[in-house]
Amino acid sequence: MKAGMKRTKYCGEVTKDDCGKKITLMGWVQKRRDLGGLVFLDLRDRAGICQIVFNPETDPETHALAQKVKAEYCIAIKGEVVLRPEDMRNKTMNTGDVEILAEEIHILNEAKTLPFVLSEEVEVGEALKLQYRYLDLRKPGLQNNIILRHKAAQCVRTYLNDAGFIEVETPMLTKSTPEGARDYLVPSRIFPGHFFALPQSPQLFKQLLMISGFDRYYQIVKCFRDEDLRADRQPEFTQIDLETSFLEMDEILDITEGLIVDMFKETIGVDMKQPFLRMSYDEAMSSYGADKPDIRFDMKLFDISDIVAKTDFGVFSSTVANGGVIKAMNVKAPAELSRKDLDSFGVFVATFGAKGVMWAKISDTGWQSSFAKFLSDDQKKKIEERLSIKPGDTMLVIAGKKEMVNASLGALRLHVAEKLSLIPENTYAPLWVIGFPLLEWNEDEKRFVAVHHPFTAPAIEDIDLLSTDPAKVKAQAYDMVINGQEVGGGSVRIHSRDLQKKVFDVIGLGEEEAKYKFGFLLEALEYGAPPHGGLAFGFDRLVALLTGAKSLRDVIAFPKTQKAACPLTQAPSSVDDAQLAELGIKVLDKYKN
RNA sequence: GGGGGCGUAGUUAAGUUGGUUAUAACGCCGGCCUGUCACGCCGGAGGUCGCGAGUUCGAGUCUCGUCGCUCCCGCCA
Repeated sequence: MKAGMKRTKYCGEVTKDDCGKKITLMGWVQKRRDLGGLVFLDLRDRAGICQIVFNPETDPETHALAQKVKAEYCIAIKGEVVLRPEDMRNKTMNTGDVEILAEEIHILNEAKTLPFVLSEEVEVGEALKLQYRYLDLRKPGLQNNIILRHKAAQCVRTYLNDAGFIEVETPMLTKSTPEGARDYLVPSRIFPGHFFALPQSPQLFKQLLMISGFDRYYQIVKCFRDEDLRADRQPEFTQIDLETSFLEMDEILDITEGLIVDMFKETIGVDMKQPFLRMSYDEAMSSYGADKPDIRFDMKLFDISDIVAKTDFGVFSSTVANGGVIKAMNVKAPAELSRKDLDSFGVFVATFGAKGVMWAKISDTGWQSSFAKFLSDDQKKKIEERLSIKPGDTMLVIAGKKEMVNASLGALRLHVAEKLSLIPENTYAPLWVIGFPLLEWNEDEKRFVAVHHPFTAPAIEDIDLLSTDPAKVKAQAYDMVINGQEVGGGSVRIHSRDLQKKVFDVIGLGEEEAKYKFGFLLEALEYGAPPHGGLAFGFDRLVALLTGAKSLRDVIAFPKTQKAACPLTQAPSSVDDAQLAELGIKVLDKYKN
């Protein structure tokens, strides 16, 4: 680069007000349009795109150089900002009223032909995009997602700083914890055969910070879980983690929902109404078949077991007799469901274990349905009333075990809504789900496991139930849900050693084991631990909501594939035997290369 | 661990019932072009049909296996 050359402006920020000024831009060539005489270059940087004109009459040497430039060359240009001729203005470009009359061009670096075209229109294969992530990240769409992510993080810091929170870092090399997800392990060289674990969350450390008296802690922090991935799950992801002392649940909810309201306002200008709706877990499960209901649209689930229990229709009567349920939802007219659609729903729910989807189309002339003949007029009328069915509506029904019915009908609700475009766009429907059970029975392990995590406080009035009927104990836990996505969750924690021990007992964590795994926490609770509680948001998921990204990959600079690999760096990779020897590790032969 | 979808030129896709030299667009290379902005016009190069077996006179197409990407179930306190 020519000595002393300095960028004076971003491409995307050149405006009419700059006309007459000499400016210097540096960026990448988006496009060259060579008319033989005149050459136009679209120059791009992180702020946007600006058109540069090269006229052979201005400077033949500069013009000749511009003809050599190709897509994605990194260049610097110097020239005068001029207003474009009246009929040559580009209304679709932010900088479309002006252009730069180039006087100098410097090729800072040439570029090979890219492995794919940088266009928002062309969908390139995921593996290739990730292999050349640094090129894919040049696309304005992806780049803007990352920039918005930065703004969202700034919001978090501003809001929490103002609310008196202190940012504290916690260790990445820590102790493997049972309960919960599979850990990513890191071998210790100094203690061969021993391993650190990367944190699934800073849970225990933030509780210790409360015991230390920091009172309000937060951290924007990486967490790691070695489980199979989904579009909304990456093996390493970022949490907005926070914890407070001396606050009750309502106060924690107030503070944290204020954070989300601020974030949506500051980043995308969306106003969310406060306070957020609070829905019980039981209501969420029964009406939406999910603990993360999407309440942007209605189409609730209704239990009709009581109405149809006594019919000659075997599917209904035997389901109820065997302790199952029959639930239905009403797809309101004018939504049209073809026979093909209805058949496809059966395939859709099969993966959730449902035998099939029954349906009834209700019109002025009556019910069209495989089971209508088994129902009395009175039963039909009761169903119509419960589901607010009007002529033209279609009812979908699934029968079976309660959990399976909720899972399949809840998923079908989302599937149908998507298919029929019943979900309003650019709408954000936040709510709190509260009143989760503290424990659930795990059939595989034949023991109770914590629904949230084992440090969650039970509802005070349920503490006695711990020893008599653990399944009935409610937790002081809460999840924030936006548009059917769980974006955050937390709880009031146990701050008494005795209660903590009791919960460990109930989940079958013996004294010895508890001491080995969590002894440090149990002991810490004995030194004046304050009442405390907190929450963690899934930052990536929040940014995905803010940007409308369909996958978390689109809001993470360097994400992993669904198999948790990185095509860019080729991680994970094998390592030298010497490196392994130092760690006291031997790889099984079947895994070598 | 299980189920679905995809894999053809650098990229995105088409490719019929298994049958001649595997198409198109964009990109790339060469030429022309002074108001383009999806610039235009003329010409050209470019293929391990993911990989490996099998069936067949003959496989991009059928079968089996395998790898990769993706969506979902299980899993993810």
